[in-house]
Amino acid sequence: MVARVALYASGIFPPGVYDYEIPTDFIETLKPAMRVAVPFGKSNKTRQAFVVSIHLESEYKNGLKPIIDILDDEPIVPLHLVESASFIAREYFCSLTEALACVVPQIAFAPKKKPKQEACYEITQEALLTPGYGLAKGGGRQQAAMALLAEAVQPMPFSLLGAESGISKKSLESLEKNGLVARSQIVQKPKGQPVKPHLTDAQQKAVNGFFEARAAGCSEFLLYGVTGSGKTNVFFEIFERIIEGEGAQCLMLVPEISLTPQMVGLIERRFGTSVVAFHSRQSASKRQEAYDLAKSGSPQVFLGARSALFLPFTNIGAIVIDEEHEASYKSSLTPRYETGNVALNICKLTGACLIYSSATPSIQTFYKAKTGQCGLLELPERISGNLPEVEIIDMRKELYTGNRSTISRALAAEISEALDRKEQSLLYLNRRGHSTYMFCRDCGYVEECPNCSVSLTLHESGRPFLTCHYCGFRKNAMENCPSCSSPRFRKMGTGTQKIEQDAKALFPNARIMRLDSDTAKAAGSYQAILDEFALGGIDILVGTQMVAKGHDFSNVGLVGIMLAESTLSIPDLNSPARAFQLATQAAGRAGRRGGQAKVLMQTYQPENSTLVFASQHDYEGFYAYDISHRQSSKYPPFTEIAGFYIANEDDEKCMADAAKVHEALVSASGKSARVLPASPNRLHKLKGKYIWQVMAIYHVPGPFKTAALREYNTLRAKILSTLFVEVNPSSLI
DNA sequence: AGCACGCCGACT
DNA sequence: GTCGGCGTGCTC
Repeated sequence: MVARVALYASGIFPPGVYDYEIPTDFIETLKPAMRVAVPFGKSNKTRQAFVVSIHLESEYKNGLKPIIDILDDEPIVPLHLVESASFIAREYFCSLTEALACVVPQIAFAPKKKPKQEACYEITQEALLTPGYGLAKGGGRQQAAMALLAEAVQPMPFSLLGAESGISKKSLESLEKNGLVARSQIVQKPKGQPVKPHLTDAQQKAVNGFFEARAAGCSEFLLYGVTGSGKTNVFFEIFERIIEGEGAQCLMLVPEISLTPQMVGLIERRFGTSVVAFHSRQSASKRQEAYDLAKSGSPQVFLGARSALFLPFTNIGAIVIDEEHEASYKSSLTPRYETGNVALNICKLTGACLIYSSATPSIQTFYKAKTGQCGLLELPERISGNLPEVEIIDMRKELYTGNRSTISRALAAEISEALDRKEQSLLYLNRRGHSTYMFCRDCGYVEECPNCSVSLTLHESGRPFLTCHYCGFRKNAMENCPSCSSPRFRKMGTGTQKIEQDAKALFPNARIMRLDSDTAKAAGSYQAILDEFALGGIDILVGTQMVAKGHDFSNVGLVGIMLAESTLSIPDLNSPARAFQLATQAAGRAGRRGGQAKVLMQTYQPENSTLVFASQHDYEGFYAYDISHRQSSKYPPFTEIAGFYIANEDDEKCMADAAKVHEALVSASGKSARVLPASPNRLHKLKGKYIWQVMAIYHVPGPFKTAALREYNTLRAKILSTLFVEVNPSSLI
């Protein structure tokens, strides 16, 4: 027997996996995910290693060394995580050790410190139901202790119990022997009163639909409900039934950590318990706590960003991916895994259920639901009132008729009415800064970033400066053209600062604030501005996607979507879906609690199909329109695309390496994929590095991925340029 | 990651 | 003549 191991040294997995012979007396006990000691290198120095898998034979023919020792009694992480690592390596083009580094956390290797928590006690069910708690003779102290435990909402530590009742450790142990009290390892946080909202018929139907389909063997669902339809309450109900009915763990994933605090609040109120939050920017002790609770199998809700997927759950029952369409569910570091796909794999391995939740599902996920690959749970209506009416404003006409402001006359009139009604307005634009570029009307010069192939954005809060939104480069803004000194050096393109300026000019008495990553930079100011808006201290809030997502404002009577086509200007397969999602999310902020709210969508492309569908709240119409284009062009989800990216400071070398990558992929893939020639990335230069790309398109992933993976990993070691892969890339051009 | 091997400069 | 610089390249 042979064990395949990854070495583990100073907190990392060095590249490469190695086979070792398992001595016969270890064969019974050794399992994957255990640590072992192995001899390594010419010196045969003993090293720590992690067992990835166990095989009958090895392909390595130069003789295997034997494992010296097994370092664990049991696997240090659940096996599904090790399986997930090899899944990620296969699926997203990385080495097994890279995938392990992302899936198996450092904490797993930390020397096992005994949890210093003292034993807690709780009353057993039998004792609770027996008169006098089943105490033989009524020793006053035992009586008192039992009474305390019967009242307690959570297990009590001995120190507390002893102090309150005077019971001795000895008597308590004898009570334990008689089955009247039980030791409980899990210290539960104070339990408040759960606040269960009444479910609407549609919500109840979705919950029932879930459990019925699950009983019939379905394990993947899309919860599709318009903004404000109460999707959260549906999966909270599902969580509760899984936790209480089956004693299993539930995981809820949110797209951004900035959304966790408010979700923590929601969950704690709903369940009356504290929720375990987990994300990468959390303190080590909090992470350890979440890690231990996941491993202990404690049935409760876990909340986190995508990395929470790799908590060592031993008892997972359901995973929810909230706002499933969000781009942040795709990792931006190698391996660039897709959270949904990895979660699905974990569910298949553990028997848990996966629920995607969105008002505007990704095309891929909705396609799955439409074709019956996953169950569809629908919430077609808002809980309170109707969806807001959306009016498209043709900004070309504004220009013709002489209005050069970023705010159309119709929008200005609506804002003014909203102000009169003491209602709030939200103006949404997906671009920060004042102007997107500076342009010389005499010589055509545009200020560009020296490190990236983009124009510099003008910022006008305080002293005007030009900055690059990709690399952070910054320089002072000039009055005249730096190239020809012409004074006709103009600010072009619109950002949030300009909208704020125009709004202030039109409504000098209104309280106007801006919320984008510039104003949110100061610690706490993000939440402070949102709180201020929620409390009514702001009349008009100008903001980026930051304000369009997930927030619940009750007094918003008007939403203005500025330059609704801005996302569409990037000619990419995914642009329409992004534009639709943003417009829908922004419109969804209007009038979430009764009252007839209005949405004005300003655009220079009023006939654009995506915007028209968005204005009609017609997701399915948009889906049909988009999917037909994908089908005829043979794009995902009808195919899969792998983008290979080559980056180098030297464009010549970059191009040469890209050609090598192309050649290698063509010969490796044979007929299993169509490999397009190397081409410069849409952002040819980024942070001082040139980027070239090679796209591979295939119908059946298996053969191409197997062939390309090996080629890719050898190429990556050979080539000087850095190389990375993105499966189903967010940008295709 | 670690450790060897390897081919060029300043010391006992 | 040797000690040692850290550049490639393996390690089951």
